Amino acid sequence: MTDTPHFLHRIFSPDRFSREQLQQILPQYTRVTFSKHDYLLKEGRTAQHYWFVEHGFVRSYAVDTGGNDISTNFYTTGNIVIDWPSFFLRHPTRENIQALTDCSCWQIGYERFQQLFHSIEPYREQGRTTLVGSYFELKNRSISMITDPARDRYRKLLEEKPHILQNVSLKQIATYLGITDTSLSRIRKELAKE
Amino acid sequence: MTDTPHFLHRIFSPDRFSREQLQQILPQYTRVTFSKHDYLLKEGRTAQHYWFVEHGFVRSYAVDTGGNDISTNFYTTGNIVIDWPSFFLRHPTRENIQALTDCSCWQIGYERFQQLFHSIEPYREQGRTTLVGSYFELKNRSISMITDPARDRYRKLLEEKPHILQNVSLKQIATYLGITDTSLSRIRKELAKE
DNA sequence: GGAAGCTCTTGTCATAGGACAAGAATCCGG
DNA sequence: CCGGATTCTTGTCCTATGACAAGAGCTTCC
Repeated sequence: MTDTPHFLHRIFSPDRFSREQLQQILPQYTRVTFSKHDYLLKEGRTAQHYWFVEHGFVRSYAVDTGGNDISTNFYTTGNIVIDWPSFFLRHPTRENIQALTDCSCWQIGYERFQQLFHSIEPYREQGRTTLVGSYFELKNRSISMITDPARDRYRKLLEEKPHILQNVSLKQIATYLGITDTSLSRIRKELAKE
Repeated sequence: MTDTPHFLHRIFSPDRFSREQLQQILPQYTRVTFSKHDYLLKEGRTAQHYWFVEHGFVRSYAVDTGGNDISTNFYTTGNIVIDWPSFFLRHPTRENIQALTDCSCWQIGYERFQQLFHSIEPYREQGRTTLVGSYFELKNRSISMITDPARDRYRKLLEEKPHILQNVSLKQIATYLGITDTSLSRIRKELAKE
C-alpha cells in the first residue's frame, strides 16, 4: 500500500526490525511539512505527536517568569523532536517548539505509537533507548552547566553541532548556554583572537 | 514462596496491577541493605541493578575534571535509585551513588527487569512513566539553573526536599545547586535574617 | 526603496558568586 | 576523652557575567 519511505529506514534499520515489523511501523508515520516560524507545539498544549526531522532546523524553548525565552534544544535532520513529558504523561507543556527554517518531518500520534510500543518488542527497546539517550544528553549538559565556564560550553556546542551556528541567532544560542547575548558576543571575540 | 513484601505495594499498586502480575513482579525484587558510606554504584562500573529505597538517604554525584564532586541527586524512602543510561545502555557510568545513612532497599537486576518489562504491559507503562518523570525533573532543574538565582534554587530545594537538609552536608547541597559551600553559607545567612 | 525592526557588537558600570584563608564548631576514632 | 579531621562561617579581594544603552549593519515588507 504505502511505499516504504526511504528516510525512515535511517531511523528504523532493517538490522533491528524484520520486514513484517517495518511494514507495521512505517505506514504509521506520516510526512508533514512546516514553514519557517511555524509552531510544532505551543506552551499550554499537550503534545499529540512527535516527529523525526528529515530536512530543516527546529528549536525548542521555555519562557521564564520574566518573559525571556530560554532555548532548550536544537534539532535537525535525523533527530527526534519530542516533548517527552507532555507526550507520555499527557499533560500540557511548558515548552514551545518552533521551525527555524522550512522543515519536513515524519510524524506519529500517541495512539498509534502506543499500539506499536506494546506490540513490537524491538520498537519499544529502541524507544526506550532513545529516551534514555535524551536523558543522558540532558544530564551531561546540566553537569557541564555547573562545572564548565561559558566559554567551554560554547566551544563544545560548536564542536558537537557546528551546523547550528548557521541557522540560529546568537541570542538563541546564548540562552541555550545560560548566558546573555552580550556575553556570548564577548566570548566569541575572545575566541576569535586565538 | 516469597511472602509479598509490604513495602513494594507502595511502588506497585494493586490498582494498576492484577494479583497475578504482582505475584510475578514482587518476587523478582530482593531486599538489600547498605551501611553508611557504602557505594551502590561506582564510577567506571556498569549498573547491574536499580533500587527502591525503603529507609535511609542516598546521594549520587559526578566527579569533574578538577576532582571536585558535584551532587546530582538525593534519594530517600519511596524513591527509585537508578543510573538510567548505565542501566539501560549497558555502559560504564560516570556517576557514583553512595549511601548517606544506613539504608534498606529493594533491588532488581537487568535480566529480570527485562523479562518483566517485555511481558507485563502495565509494568512497562509504569517504568516508562518513571523514566519520563525523572527526565521532567531534570529538565526543570536545568531551566531553573539558568533562570533562577542561587537563593531561589536553595529555597525551592528546601520546600521540595526539606528532609534533605537533615542528612546532607551543606557542601553537598551547594554542589547540587551549582555554587560553593561558601556562597551557600552566605545565602543561608541572608535568608535567616528574614 | 525607505522606515521599522532585528541582530550583533561595544562601552560603562554593577553585582553575584568564586578563590583563598583562617577561625569556630562539631564530629569522630582510637 | 583527647587530637585530628571535617564542617561551617566569615573576611578580603577578584572575576565572570549581567544590565543597560547606543550605534552599525542587516533584513523585510508594504
